[in-house]
This record gives sequence, C-alpha cells and structure tokens, in this order.
Amino acid sequence: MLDIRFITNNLETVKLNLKNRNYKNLDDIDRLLELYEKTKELKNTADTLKNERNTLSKKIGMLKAQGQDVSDILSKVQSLPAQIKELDEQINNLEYDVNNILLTLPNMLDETVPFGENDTQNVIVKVVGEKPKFEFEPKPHWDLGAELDILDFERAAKITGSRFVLLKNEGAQLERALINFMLDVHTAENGYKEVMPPFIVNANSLTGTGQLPKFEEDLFKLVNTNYYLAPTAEVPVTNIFRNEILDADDLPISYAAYTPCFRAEAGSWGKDTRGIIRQHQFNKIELVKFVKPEDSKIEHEKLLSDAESILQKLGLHYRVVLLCSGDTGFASSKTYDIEVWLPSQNTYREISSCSNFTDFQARRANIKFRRTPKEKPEYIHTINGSGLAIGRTLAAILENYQTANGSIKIPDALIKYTKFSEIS
RNA sequence: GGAGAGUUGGCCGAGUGGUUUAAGGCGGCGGUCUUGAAAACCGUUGAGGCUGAGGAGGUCUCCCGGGGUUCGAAUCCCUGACUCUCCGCCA
Repeated sequence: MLDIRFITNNLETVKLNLKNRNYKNLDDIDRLLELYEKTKELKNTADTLKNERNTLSKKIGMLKAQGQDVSDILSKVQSLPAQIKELDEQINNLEYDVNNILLTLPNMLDETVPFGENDTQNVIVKVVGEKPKFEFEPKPHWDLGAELDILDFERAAKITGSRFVLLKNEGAQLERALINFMLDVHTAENGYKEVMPPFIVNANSLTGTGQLPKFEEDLFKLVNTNYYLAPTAEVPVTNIFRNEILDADDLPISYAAYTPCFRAEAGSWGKDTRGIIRQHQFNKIELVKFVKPEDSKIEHEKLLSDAESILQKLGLHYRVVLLCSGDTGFASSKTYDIEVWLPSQNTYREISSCSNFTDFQARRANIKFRRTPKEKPEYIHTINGSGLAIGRTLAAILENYQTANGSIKIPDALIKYTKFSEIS
C-alpha cells in the first residue's frame, strides 16, 4: 500500500508509475484524493462535536457528584450523539472507499527498473554456467518420469484432477532430498533461521502481503471458512510480524521456510499442460527478510545470490532476469527472476522470483521497527524470493542430468541426501 | 464434541457507568550518588488520525474484533475471534 500523503505530494510521479505498469484506471487517483479531502473535512467537524460532547459529559459527572441540577446541560448535549453518529457513518464509508482504492494501487517501482510493456522486454542481467551438451535428443521430464516410474500424472488425476502429480520411488525421495538440501544450505551457510508456518492462512494475512483483495481468483478458499490455502510461504512468514513493532537490533531478520503452495492457476488454461512446471500444488523453499529501509537494496541482492547458490551447487545452468516495469508484480518495487535451463524445451524457465517490496507490505501488514527506544516507529522493508521451487528444480535435474540410456545422474551435492547416485 | 474461565500499555496487573486524564509494579530511557557498576532515590516512558511546520501546542480515536444502550462505556447488552482449564475422542 502506498502512503496517501506520499501520493498527495508526488501526484505526477505516482501517475507515471501507474502508467509504466500498464495500470488502466488513472482516474482512480483523482477520485482517491477527492474522497480523502472530503474525509478530512468531515473528520474535523466530527472531532469538534465530539470534543464538545466529551467536555459537557464530564461536566455533568462533576455537577452530579456535587448534587447539583444538570437538566440544563443535559438538554444541550442530547442532540449531539445523533449528529456525531451521522458524521461517523459518512466518514466510515469514505474511509472504506479510500482504503479500497489504496489497496488496489501497485507499489512504486525502483528507479533501476527498466521500462517495458511485457516479459519480452525484461533484461538479462547475467548467465551462469553452460548449457549441457547431449549426444542424443534430450527428453522432457514427463517422459523421463514415466519411464523411470517416478512421476505419475494419470493416477494423480484420478486422485484429484489435472495439474497434480504423484511422486513415486526415487522421485518422491529426490523431492524430499531437495527440501532438506536447500534448507540446510540456507540455514547453515546463508544465515537464515528455519520456520515452518501454518499452510492455511486467513484473509487478513493475504491482504497484508497483497494477494487480497485484488487476486482472490488465484487462491483456493476453504468452504465455510475465511481461510485460504497459502499460495506461497511468503504469506504466513511475512505475517509473523503483522501488527508488531520490532527492535532495530534484531534486524535484519531472515527466515527460510518449507511449505507446499496451492494455486488455482485461473487464467492459465492451456499453458504448461504437460509436466510439473505449473501445478495446483507444489513444494517450495521461501526466503523472507525483514530489514531496515536503508538496507533493503543490498539485502535484496544478497537474497538473490542466496537463491542462486542452490543452482550453483546443483550445477544447473541458469540466467538472472530483471523484470521490466510492465512485468513487475503488484506488490514489488523490483524483481529478479532466476530462470533455469530446460533442455527439452530449449528454453529457460522461472525457478525463483526475488522481490524487494520496500514498505508496501509493511504498511499493509503494519510491521514497524524502532531505531531507539525514544524514536517513532518506522515501517520496515520486506524482501522475499524462492530458494527454490522444489518441483521445477526436480524437473531441471531430470532433464539436465539425463543420460543416453535414460537414467538420471544425481548431482554430487545431493547424494548425501538421496543416498543414491543414479535413478535408473 | 461437552462444561467452565479468560483477553487491559513492552510485560505483570488493578479497575463493574461520571475528576480514569487507565492505579500500582516490572522492564526501558534520563538523572542524582559512585573511580566504575550495582543498590537506593528522583524524573520520564504506548499507537494512530487531523490541525500546526514532519516543531511547540491543540484535538479526536484505540482497554481482543464488530455492533448496540447512554449526556457519558475498559465497565452494561448482542455478536465474532482467540487463549486457558477439566472431560471425551484422537495422530
């Protein structure tokens, strides 16, 4: 959420930002400011009336205590509550409208984000490693998975439906090994503390991180409750500190969390229909940082390299892409995607998305910190990124480490977790 | 699932309709004393909105959330959430 006072003072900058993000309803801003002015005006009137009421009521109490007659004052006060109530209702309605508009406005982009309409204008920041060379035609992971009897889409469809997978045998073990491997690297080498949050979250948490109210159709909602399946650990982990004021000495706070993620994938019909690239349920390790505003750019870069370290240890070829203005997510000020090489598709696929949310989520979720005991609390900055998506990593290993005879070689760093060095 | 008890500031905790402007304590911060520290003593100490200048000052809101009664609500009423205890069931 943007600070309404910031919007007031930087009207043209905010409008330009919305335009760069392909935001359609620029009139919202004018309407917002109009409603806000009206709110302030009514609030002042209401405050004056309340002051009058409070003063007189207090007087009544004092006079009564002295046994004096209060009927004069009483008749003077009695008309006030109705007026106040009327005003308060108007103010509530206005504030509701103001808030609704604010909640649908995207974050301000970082000044280093390139302008662009869509993902074709994203900027390749770096390329790490090399594409593996095959003496044969590399197979897609779904074929490898079926042949090795480790991925079973037909039975998953029977159990649940499309876009689910049943992992079997070494496939299930490899998935579990990847979870442990990544958590170990982040906690032992990259300085993260491990948390395991609830996988189901409430509407307030989703509003705090920005999924609600705008993107409800992407979520699975549980019937007869106000609960949703978490689409990413970003939601429960960021909301750990909702409505809290943190101590500056405790910052930065860095959490790594394993959770399954659940996404309705509305609007993605026809995309990635084969394989495990786009599932309704997938496992992910998420990295989340709570930092001081002045540290967020550096910590964002650090988080990116922490995520990259996993791919490097696994010997997977990847590139890092800086998303352009039109492709940067709603809550983010700046996003790097890490894209891993998938030989069968002859392309790079997103395996991690690392974003700096500045104070956007902190303002929604009301997460602050205090520099010293005397100073006013300020909003913290939040940063997060996948470190990494487990299913896509598994797919990348299958495809990149396949051999001519159809077996899979396990990357060295993983063998101590899988306890096998090959799937055949 | 059944029965009961709770939720007050960073923490503990008093407060059952009117000088509550939320007592008192702990913790924090500042000071006195001390070579330094501790102890003791003194002072101070929540968040947010509006107005002012992002100051001083003023004012409003916030005692778990929402609604109501009243001139006046932490206190009374309705409703929701959560926590705890006991019983039952259970991985």
